[in-house]
Amino acid sequence: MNVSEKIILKMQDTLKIAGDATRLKILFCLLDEIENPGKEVEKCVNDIAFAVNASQSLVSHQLKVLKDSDFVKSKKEGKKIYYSLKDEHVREIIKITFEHVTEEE
Amino acid sequence: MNVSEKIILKMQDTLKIAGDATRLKILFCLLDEIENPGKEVEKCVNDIAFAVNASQSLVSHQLKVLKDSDFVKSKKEGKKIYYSLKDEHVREIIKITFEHVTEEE
DNA sequence: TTTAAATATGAACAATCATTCATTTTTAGT
DNA sequence: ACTAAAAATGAATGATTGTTCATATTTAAA
Repeated sequence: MNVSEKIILKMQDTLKIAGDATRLKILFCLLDEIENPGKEVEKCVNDIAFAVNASQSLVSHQLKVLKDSDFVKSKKEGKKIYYSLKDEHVREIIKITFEHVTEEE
Repeated sequence: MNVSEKIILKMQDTLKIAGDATRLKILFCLLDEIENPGKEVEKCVNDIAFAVNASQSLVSHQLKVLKDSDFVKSKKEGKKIYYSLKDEHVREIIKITFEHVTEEE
């Protein structure tokens, strides 16, 4: 138990940000392992909003949160802004948490 | 993006619970890979409270949260109650999140 | 059967945070 | 320039939640 307060707080931030239904849906929608296994998924804000069944404003707000915390990155192209997963760790955190909640007891 | 709402909510709960500094400190203190690599760590409430520098009440509250969400398990022995990590996934989530926040950019 | 140790509990408060609504900025097409 | 599409922004609000304080429960020893 010799982890610095700084690291604890960073971990808190990361996990807190992952621990929200709307953001998880956004991440899953950018994961999309079934449709495009291994391939990077890029989606614009409106498509994400439609996919996760949330308002444009809410999705935009949460995408900002996800971007600030290095969960996603963005790419501008004309009027649209394409978002995609940034870090491999994000996939792992989601994957393991998924396993955690879907396993039998 | 074909994950049920139920699973999303379960994942939300799990990650939300992991995303708290006090609870993370408790988990790290029960991890203790350095002192006892591979060996299960059991600690009573007061020892945990001392280790994470928090009040007995707060630790007790958070241990209940961690227990209800299957992060830790408990074992009664006389007046004391010993807590330890329950699930292997917990270690993995912590480990990967730790890597996520400690890597260079 | 008191006394003290160890832990749990419940109410209350402050702070955080997700969501909505209205508005603004940016960009492309006409 | 005007219009519409796409995304971002900011204020406001309602709900959730971490923490504290005081108190209750349980257990063991004297």
